Amino acid sequence: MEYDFKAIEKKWQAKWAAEGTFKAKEDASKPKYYVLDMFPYPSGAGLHVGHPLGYIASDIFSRYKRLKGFNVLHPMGYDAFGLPAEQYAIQTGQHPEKTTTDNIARYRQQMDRIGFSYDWDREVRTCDPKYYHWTQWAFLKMFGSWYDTDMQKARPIEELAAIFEKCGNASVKAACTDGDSFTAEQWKAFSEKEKSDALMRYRIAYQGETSVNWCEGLGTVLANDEVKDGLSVRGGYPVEQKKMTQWQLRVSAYAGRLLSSLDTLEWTDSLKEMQKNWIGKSEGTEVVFNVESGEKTVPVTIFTTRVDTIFGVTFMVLAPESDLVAELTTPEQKEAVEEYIKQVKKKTERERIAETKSVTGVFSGAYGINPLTGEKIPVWISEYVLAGYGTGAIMAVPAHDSRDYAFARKFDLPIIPIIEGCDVSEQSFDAKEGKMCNSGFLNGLDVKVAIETAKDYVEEKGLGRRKTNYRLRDAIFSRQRYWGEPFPIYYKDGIPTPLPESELPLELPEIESFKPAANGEPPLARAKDWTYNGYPLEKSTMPGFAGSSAYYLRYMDPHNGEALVDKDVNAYWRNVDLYIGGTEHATGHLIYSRFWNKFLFDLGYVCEDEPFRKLINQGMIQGRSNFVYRVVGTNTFVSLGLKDQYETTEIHVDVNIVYNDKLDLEAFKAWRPEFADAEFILENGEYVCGYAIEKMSKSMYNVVNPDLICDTYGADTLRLYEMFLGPIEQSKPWDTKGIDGVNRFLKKFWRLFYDRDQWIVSDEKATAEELKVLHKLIGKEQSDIESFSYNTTISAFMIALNDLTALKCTKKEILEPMVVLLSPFAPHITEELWEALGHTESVTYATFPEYIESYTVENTCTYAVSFNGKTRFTVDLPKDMSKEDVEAKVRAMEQTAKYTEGLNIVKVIVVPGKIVNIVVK
RNA sequence: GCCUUGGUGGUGGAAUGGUAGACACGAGGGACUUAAAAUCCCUUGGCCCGAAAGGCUGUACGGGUUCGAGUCCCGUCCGAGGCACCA
Repeated sequence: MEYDFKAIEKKWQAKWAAEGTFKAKEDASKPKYYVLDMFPYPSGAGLHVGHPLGYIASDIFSRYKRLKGFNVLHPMGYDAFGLPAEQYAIQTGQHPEKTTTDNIARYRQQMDRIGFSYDWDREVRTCDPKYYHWTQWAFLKMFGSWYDTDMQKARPIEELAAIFEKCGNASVKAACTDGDSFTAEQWKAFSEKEKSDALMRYRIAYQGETSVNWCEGLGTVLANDEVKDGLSVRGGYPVEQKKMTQWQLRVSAYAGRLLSSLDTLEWTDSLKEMQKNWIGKSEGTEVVFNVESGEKTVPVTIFTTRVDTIFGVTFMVLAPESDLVAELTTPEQKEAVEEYIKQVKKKTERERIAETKSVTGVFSGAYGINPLTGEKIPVWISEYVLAGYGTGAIMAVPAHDSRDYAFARKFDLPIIPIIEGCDVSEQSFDAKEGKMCNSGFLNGLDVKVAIETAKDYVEEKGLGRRKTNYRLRDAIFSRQRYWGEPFPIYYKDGIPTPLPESELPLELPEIESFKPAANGEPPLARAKDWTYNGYPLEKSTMPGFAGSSAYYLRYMDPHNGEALVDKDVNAYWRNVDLYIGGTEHATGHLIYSRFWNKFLFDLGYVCEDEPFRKLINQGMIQGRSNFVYRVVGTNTFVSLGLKDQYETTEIHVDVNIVYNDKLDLEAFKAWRPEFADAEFILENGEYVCGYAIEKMSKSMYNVVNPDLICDTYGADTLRLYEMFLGPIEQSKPWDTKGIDGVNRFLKKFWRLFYDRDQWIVSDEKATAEELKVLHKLIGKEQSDIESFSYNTTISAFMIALNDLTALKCTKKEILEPMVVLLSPFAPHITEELWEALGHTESVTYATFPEYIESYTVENTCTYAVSFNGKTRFTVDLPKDMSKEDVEAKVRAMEQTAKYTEGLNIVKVIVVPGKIVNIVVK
């Protein structure tokens, strides 16, 4: 019987589905392990060979953990709301639900072929009302909460209202939007609308005016992480800054916690670093400058991390969008300022980025007074100061800040150095080093000391206070789209009012066209009777990250109609132990999810503070494109090695008709009608193609479909090959050459069991040498899998196979454990062999083989060399090293011992598996 | 500019500070076969000598630490990813 992967894979996939082999159930008698993939957005193109990389890795780990006795939760679902389906709908009229369902069916089909061990009963789709019920529910909870910065947690909004009732808002320490303070009496006298507005400033999900990324091309606002280089990530349309009233999530309230608890996570340093940068903590000082504009004096608060440089301040700058601009501009400067503001507004985000180096600005006419020196300094307006960060106003120290320096040079403002010996004739001196000068009481201090001294001074004199700022902004939460979760909010006499929880889910209404409505309103304005109790419902929908922020919780209890997740169920599964996905979500999904989880944690709905304990970023699979070279003006194609002798054009050729860079000539002729009569100039009888590493995309003809690999080599080969390609974290091109290697391995493995039709496994007792091969493999697999080094594990299998073949070993005692060891990687072939070995239950329920103690000892060599009880060297020797080799090794170290310590080795005591003790004199 | 990574044969890639290049691909040679496929065996970093054994050199570059460095430290060059007027 030959290895017939087609029949085997079909048989076992059907069996797994029929028997529910991978169903997960809460089971207190077993430790749990939760392995999660980032669920895919089901796009129309289907899966290519790059998508399953992470899924295969996580599947191997899940299967491995099951063998190790864990109760594994390994679910899959779909991030099904999103722009592409809606844009497709606008173009074709096809309902996004239809497109999405079709795409999901296709994805499922493709995934099923690869033999994943998902518990499909737990599948979630973010666009399913039963699912988005809980997305809407979470939003209501956020709407109904505020963030107490003293307690550092979210609290119900009713408690805040009670505080207002008693003592107004002056003493409340909360994360909130700026606004007026009011007393208890004023609060009581507020109208309904005024009360609503006041509370809105504190809610965690709130409505507020803010500068947003408006994308005209998509007709919607976008979050910061949905914009890159001034263009929308989806679609690549230009994005501009615009002030609009939008729903927002007060993510910034959690900035401190999001930053500090990063330390508790097993994530890569680079990913943590990205999140740190995105959160952008900076500790500085707010200082109040009185600004004189004509007759009036206005206090202006600025933020700086370098108060120590306050004696070097020569001007101040306001952001163009700052409210202070209108207030401070003098009548003489009014025209110039307005013209400047107009210019700034006209620019798109992209243009602003492109012009980063050009310096613009205008004088406001006002003068600020340096609170330490009493000196009068001009107040300018420039776009290099951002309204959204700090206070939107800065003190400028051109001698020690490069941006201020450029500005001062352009507008000819004074530059006063305040650090001894620094040269500011060409550029500013930004480093925090040196001794202070020209700085009154700070003179002579080291810069680092001066920073603290100045902070203390400012606080003591009541000129300002220490302040920590974060770059992390609140997330814009509404989108002017159709294909998303509707907000469970209606407007009662203009007051945003939450829908009762009993009304959830608020289902997306049917509409005839998905285009924005006539007056620029979102598509939901087209819905008939989009009201609640006669009041209008909110017309925007939630963004893509809404549905993906808590999906890992829903998998725990996907059919619960009463709660997002049952408390006991949550207490069992807790959080995700291993999360595998791409790095592109570093500043989006992974921040929002952590925020969302922390919020639910505060309210006691979940038991863990962090959602994803360990995270692995799988690399991208890049395309490997092939080229043919057409001789200009002919239909003749010249092979790579000879192309320099001709004038040629390079043409992408479908990689599926190229094998090991050799072109299949007949397939090429059949590929395109215009190539039907192509002629070739060959080298050594073959046509060699050129290649390049590019993104995998249709237009480069370098897309490899996993189905095709499953057809020709089988799913087990695909799985092994994707893992054999290299470390999971690394990006690498897909290159089908080499796949034969792992395919050969499987065929050879099969032949350990079958010689043609003959079952050749014997019950003979294994020899020590044979056991050694097995135990070497067990050790290697155990340590490598835990560190996700799958490529070396597979190598270890190949070595073991070669060894066993050389030993002509076909003994059950060896082969049976090997089947178990291989099963996470190649589940289908191993199931078949497991059955042939006489087992009736799936190999999934097998137990990971253990070392036999005697072999463990004999094969483990972790040596340290110690002199007089003090460890001097550690030497690790291969586990399979023979005793003679070990002794030779130790003899070599004798030289070392003599040289470094002047000692002579008297006796070497080698205790396998223990520390080597060397007796010296 | 800042942060994070990485640089090893023809290729993908192995090497807790301890025999660099495991394993695989490709390539070359051979066996089986009328032939091909499949399968199996041998060689395969470079250079030198040789019948064999062997020797020298070699992990981007330049220094350093160490008995010993692909690995640790400093500097330089190049690649990848992220952030970018964040005061």
